[in-house]
Amino acid sequence: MVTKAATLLEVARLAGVSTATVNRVLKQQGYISDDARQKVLAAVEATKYRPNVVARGLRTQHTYTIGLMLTAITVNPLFVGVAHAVEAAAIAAGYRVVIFNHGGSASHEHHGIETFIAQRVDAVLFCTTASPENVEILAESGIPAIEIERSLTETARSVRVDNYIGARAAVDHLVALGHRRIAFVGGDPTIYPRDLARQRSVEDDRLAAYRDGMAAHGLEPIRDYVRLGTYYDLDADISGTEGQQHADALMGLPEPPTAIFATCDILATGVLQSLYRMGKRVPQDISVVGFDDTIAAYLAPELTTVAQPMAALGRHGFDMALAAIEGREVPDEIVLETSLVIRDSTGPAP
Amino acid sequence: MVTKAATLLEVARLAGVSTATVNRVLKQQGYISDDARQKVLAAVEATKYRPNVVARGLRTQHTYTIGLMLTAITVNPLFVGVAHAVEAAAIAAGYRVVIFNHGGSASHEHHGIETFIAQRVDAVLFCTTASPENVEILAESGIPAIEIERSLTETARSVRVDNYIGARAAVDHLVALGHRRIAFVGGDPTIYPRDLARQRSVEDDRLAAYRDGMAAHGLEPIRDYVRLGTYYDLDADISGTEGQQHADALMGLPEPPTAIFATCDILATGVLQSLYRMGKRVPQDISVVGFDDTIAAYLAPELTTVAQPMAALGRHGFDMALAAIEGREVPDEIVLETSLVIRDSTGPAP
DNA sequence: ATCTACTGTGTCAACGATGACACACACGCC
DNA sequence: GGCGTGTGTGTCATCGTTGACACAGTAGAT
Repeated sequence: MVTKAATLLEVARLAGVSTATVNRVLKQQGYISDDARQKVLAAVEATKYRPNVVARGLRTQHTYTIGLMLTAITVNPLFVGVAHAVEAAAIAAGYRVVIFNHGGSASHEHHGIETFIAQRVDAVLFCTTASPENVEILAESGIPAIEIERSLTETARSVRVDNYIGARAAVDHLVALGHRRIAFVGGDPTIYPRDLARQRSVEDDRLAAYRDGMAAHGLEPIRDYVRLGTYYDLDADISGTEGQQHADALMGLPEPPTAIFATCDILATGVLQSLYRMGKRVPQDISVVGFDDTIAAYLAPELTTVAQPMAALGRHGFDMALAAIEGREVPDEIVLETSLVIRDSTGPAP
Repeated sequence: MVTKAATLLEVARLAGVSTATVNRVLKQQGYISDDARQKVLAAVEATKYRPNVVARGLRTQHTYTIGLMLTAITVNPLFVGVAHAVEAAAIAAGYRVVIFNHGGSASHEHHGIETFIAQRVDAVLFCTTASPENVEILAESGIPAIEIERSLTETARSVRVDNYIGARAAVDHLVALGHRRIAFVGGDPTIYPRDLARQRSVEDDRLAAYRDGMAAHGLEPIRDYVRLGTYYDLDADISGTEGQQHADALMGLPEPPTAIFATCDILATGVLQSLYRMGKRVPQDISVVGFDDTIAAYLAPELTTVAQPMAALGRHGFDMALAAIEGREVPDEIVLETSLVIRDSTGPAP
């Protein structure tokens, strides 16, 4: 049997009271007689009343909805982990999450922002933005915005990870295993945007950590060992090919590396595929380290990687949004720590 | 500068017309003089007017929002692909998507359904439901529901894949390569719910296809070669272990198989890991086939697998929802085809 | 001059929940 | 009796958009 949803007024009539009384019972505030409470609760039960949050949102100017702007949830499981954590935190706090994938297009992202504003979401989380200007649009509308994983704008708060320390741990781990010919496969700092406050990008930090790490152990940087590009192709369905190409090139060098640090698990999958094809054993012949800890545990061999705290990124992101919504104090930036997860893809240098 | 969002009334005042006229201009319906149109458009521009879809939703009883109920987006990239496709189709049609992960808990799912109803979503898509009863609740509220990948209820329409044909293609492929000792690693039909109309589960279909395929080629079914369990552990963070255990057991048999068909790519990752650890070469020593085509292309070796049409599942799911919303004719069920993607993990029997 | 038909615009009552405000009654105390 | 305080309840404007309805003015037909 299909029933049209009951309204407060219908519940009130059935209970023989006013809408205000019903409201008071449901909100558990103000004075209500036991008698009235019973009647109201019975009527709520009988009518299967469910509050209309659309009407409530109009009246209270508060939708209990947050927008989650993603690059493309299919492109990196990191986004999946963050989205899941955001959703869990939001639900726990009585909020709903609307997702939007911009696919790397600023204009598509702009459209998403417009729909978020039209919807009157209470806040927007970015992971990650296609264009900082789109984030600023929210500021003009008075909607709090939080950037996860980046902090590219003046106005939005952010929660991110210390990429320098994370990458450094990977390099130190390889050096400790006796590796001296360590290659770096990562994102090109010139094609990714910089954190506004520090004027450094995620890629700057990771690359600097690699260079500093090598230098700290008295290792000469070898130009050919540094391979920069993109992590994955936003337009392609599947994109482990980037890592394959880098690994093919590295192994073709007169003196190939004994270890490869790929700054993204997706890149590392390509590296592992290339090595597998060449018949190289990991870690006996060559060690591989990834970054993110997304699919690392699914690979053969299980990949040693720098784990991003995806759950914490999502949760803190939502918590910051909630604090901003409620007008509480919000830090400009939260910086979390990564952790090196040592699995089976790293071993002593041959 | 933070501006409170302008309302229709403010736009109307600025343009010197009534709200009805502004509405007509924006909706492009009815008669409007050029003069009025210009003034309205100028005022819209000046005030940066953005319609309040909350108010619109209250008035029209139509929120242009659909709920997407997921088992857990982190647990299988299949859900990610479907979610992405649903979102893309929804955005293209002017709809928004609210996600909810129930994590396998019926009570959690119930809570999600209640929030969807309270939100007055126009339709709900399930991929996949924790409890068919929760789907029925929507029917009582008059909200269309569509099941993706399953069809467990009387009331909801569904879009799914022909698992029998899909699995059969995998078996036939292995047989054609000369394999006779083919193992099956999959979900246990006794622990997964059955499609209501056909009284068969996804697992029934896949297992039947394996058995029929073996029989069709005159191959004796070997009891020890059939390993049934779960695909992954909903409570665990990472769950390739199920596949590892099955492969360990299979390879420990007096006469181990020369090919393993795992009915989920996640299971197959565990199989590949187990084989890698044992020093078995794939496909030289043993062939492996997966199902889903989620992370298959990221593995080493790249996995031959039965591809689920994730994009089509999501799109058809949304299209069915939209048709139901708009009161158009909707088929009870759409059955899509899988396709065998042959990569590097299958080769001639040794 | 009257009647249609078309063009253009404004008014206003919904949609459902909220909460400020007003009111009424009971009790205790001076 | 008058006053203050604590309970308990109802009324109603408001949030912003929509669209049915009413009402003019104009042009062409009879």
